[in-house]
Amino acid sequence: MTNIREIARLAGVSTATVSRVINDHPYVNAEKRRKVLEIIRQLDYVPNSSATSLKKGMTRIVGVVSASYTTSSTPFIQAFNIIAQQHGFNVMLFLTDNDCEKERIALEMLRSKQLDALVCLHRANEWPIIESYAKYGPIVTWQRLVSEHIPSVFMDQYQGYMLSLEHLYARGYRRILNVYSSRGLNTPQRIRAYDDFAKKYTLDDIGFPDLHHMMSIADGEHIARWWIEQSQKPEAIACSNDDVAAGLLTEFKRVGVSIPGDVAIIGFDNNDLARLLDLTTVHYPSDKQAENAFAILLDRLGQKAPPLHALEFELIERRST
Amino acid sequence: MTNIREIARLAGVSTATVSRVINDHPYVNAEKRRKVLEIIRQLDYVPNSSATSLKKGMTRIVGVVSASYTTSSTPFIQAFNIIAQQHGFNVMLFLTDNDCEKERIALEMLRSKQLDALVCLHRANEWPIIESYAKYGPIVTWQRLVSEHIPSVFMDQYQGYMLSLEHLYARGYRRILNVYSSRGLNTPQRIRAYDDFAKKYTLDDIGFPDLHHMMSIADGEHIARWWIEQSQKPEAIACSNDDVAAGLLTEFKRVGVSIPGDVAIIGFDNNDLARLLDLTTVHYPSDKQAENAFAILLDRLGQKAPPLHALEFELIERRST
DNA sequence: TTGTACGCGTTATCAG
DNA sequence: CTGATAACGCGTACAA
Repeated sequence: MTNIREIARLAGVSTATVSRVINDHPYVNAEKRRKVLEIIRQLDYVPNSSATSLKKGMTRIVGVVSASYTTSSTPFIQAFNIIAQQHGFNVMLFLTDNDCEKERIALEMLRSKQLDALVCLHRANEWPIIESYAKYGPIVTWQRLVSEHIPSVFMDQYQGYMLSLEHLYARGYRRILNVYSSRGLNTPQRIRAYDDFAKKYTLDDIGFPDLHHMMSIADGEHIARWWIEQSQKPEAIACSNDDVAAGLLTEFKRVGVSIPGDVAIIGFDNNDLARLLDLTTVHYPSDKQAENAFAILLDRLGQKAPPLHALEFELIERRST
Repeated sequence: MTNIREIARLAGVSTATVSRVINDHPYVNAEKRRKVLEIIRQLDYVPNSSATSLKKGMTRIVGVVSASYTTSSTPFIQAFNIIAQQHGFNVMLFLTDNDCEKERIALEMLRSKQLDALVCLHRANEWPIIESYAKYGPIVTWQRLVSEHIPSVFMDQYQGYMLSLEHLYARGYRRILNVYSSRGLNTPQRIRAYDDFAKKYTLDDIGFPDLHHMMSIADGEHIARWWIEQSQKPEAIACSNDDVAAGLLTEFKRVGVSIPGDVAIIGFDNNDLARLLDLTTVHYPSDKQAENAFAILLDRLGQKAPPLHALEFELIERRST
């Protein structure tokens, strides 16, 4: 095993000098520096990073906790990876599958100092448990959360959903079916948005059921079949996300229901599927959220952080409304 | 900072005893063990993992190098994550975007012992460069490669593509357009498969161009527009992957070309998109490939590894042929 | 500008 | 069964 002492011995200097050369300190004789670099090259030496981490008390690794790869989480993770790399941090990804124990692994690695910080896209454990880990290192979340220990980069979906509803109204749709998700605390915001929307335009309560816990393509397909059986049909369906909207759209097309002729569909997220299927949807800048998350972590680690982005929703009008 | 010495002092024992308790060694007096555990609990102590890694010469972190998240790489990465976690290893993901420098980061972390091993889905650097890192730790790849230093878990796409072509033939299609990708070394296998196929059934060379470097949805859309302009149209299109097939299918549907009435489409990979769009395609077990990759790494790390899976292609017949 | 010596926190050997 | 103590490899006061 070739270590710093070996290099020092061969170069005829002390380990301190070798260390200084490695870390680009000034005040090293040019000739000695050359000699040291020469030996390092000859022996193909690299500092052992466990030793460096131990000494510095930092690993420059940030953990990312996510339930799985979804069409909405992937862009966030990707953007986070890139910004972290630019700042010399590496990313360790934890797929928890919503399993508390797997999430604990990441939390425990923060505690044992294998991770400098953590960003939590979807949590499995209760917030108080996660908060109790904040004392071991900065944690930031993507979900809606108000906490003094855990900052969040969430966006209030009230605005985004309202954008979606206003679009439907402008297009002439009045009998709207809401399809809600269940993740995090977004659903209440959306319900509030619809209530305000219905009040603003004095829409009667038509008695459509509120559909909850809908988040997959398969869920969308089910709703399409449900729609077909109804006598009183909604004119438009506002979906919790693009996957549900995609399932809806493709199932409708299978059985010959025309979109948007017979019924309009609007999604949420603006993921790849929405682009592919020409779905009208609501876009939000998850890449900027990721960069904000990283900036916050960097700041809490006591390093100079880039400024935060402002975050805004945007309606993407395509051919399903 | 609470460390092992602190615990030892407070429990009135030596650091050696504390270490023994932590690592579940036998031969520790029950009473002392109890006392030590009590202090550990009180002080909320955890061993510093950098110190442990330094001492043990192992981090139990495995790097995964991938160009980006694609519909084909994601299932592999996910499966690899799961199997690694089951064996007490953590995974660090490197998104290289096909940038040699970014790939180097991962390679260098193997060299500096921050990583115990590496699996390389898509490489950016030339193979000789990657091979030169094999001396620092086990590396295994997903791509086709014959090397004594870097084992591979690739599957010979000759068989998979032949399965695809035989299916088209059985369905009565004769005028087949091949759409090739460019990743790795799979394309030559596919070309060989088509040559053998054409020879077996004595198909004339119809003079369709060989399309290369096609791998995205947008590529598929382009090909669809190309198809429409031709006077001599192919009856079936065999695609390099499901994304191309999906672009083809959706663009055809937009302009009213009937699938499979006017032209048949077959994909490759069996990803989520293929399921959604009812694409006939070829499935291969990337999850088993991932588990094999991990097993090989484990074996090379001198640990007991699970047996390797046999790998087989499978034709998934849906509604696009 | 350089070297000595110590500390980072842990594990393992070895003598008792 | 237990405790000193020597590594592991690096960075850095401090003294020179």
